[in-house]
Amino acid sequence: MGRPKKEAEPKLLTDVELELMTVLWQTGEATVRDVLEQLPANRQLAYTSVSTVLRILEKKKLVQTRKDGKAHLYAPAVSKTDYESRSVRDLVDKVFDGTPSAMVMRLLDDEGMSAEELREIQARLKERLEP
Amino acid sequence: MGRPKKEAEPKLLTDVELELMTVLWQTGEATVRDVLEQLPANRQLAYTSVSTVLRILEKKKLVQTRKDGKAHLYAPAVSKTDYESRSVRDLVDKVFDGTPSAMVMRLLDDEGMSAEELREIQARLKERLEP
DNA sequence: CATAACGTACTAAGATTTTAGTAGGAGTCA
DNA sequence: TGACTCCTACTAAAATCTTAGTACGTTATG
Repeated sequence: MGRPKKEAEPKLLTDVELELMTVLWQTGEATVRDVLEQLPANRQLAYTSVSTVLRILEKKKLVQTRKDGKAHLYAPAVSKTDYESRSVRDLVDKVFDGTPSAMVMRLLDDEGMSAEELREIQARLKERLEP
Repeated sequence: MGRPKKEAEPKLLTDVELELMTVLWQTGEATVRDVLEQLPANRQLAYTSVSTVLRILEKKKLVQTRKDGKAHLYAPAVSKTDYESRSVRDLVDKVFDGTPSAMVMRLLDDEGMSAEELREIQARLKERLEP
């Protein structure tokens, strides 16, 4: 029999896939044309390319599809939050030796955040430490 | 004449490149064989594959080489810290809309850190807020 | 109804990444 | 010196990713 099939390790999105998913996360549900139009202005991609990638995402179960007249409507099948978690964990594993706090330290040391952002983080930290 | 050549935008490492760089960051300087041997036990890769990838890294100026008898010694030409910064920034841009604190929030909410790690972060935050 | 407009499915070319084989040079040792 | 070992450089196959063209069906329009 062999062991049960392993939930097909959900890989990270490729670059184009992520670009299109980003649009879908903002929009919720969109046609090929919608997605194409909402891509950043500098990003040009053929209609059929968008269509192809959306079909790839569908095959990978990352988007859901339903028919709307002659066109298809695509919607995310995984939440942005889930994907955030997975992509961060992946980077932590690959670059920060599996230690999330090392990554936070790097972000803090890199001075990319405003005092306001820092205080926001501080507040959340407090919540986590004194529940 | 055209504009001056653009410092060749330092791309992120590919997966294998990162694996080998990780060894070099730990080791400092190593031969092909050293790198091969220090790869995780489950990771098997041919000697020539390691050699090839190291040569690729050299061409990309990510490692420095010097001759040691008949073999080459490879050493990182970019610091781990630099690469940490670049890879984090890349993910922040692609997934967190360019907002580093959003990424930190995700890490905090994902409960992957011990109280100790959290307090470490808290301390560093305090430093950043009250310099 | 004819035809133009729009949409999907299929196909594939090109680019990049990963992997490793082969050839040949240089050092080693019986 | 001749066989053996170990190394690098070159080459390329295989896999994955990106992009878009072509064919064909369906809906809209004169």
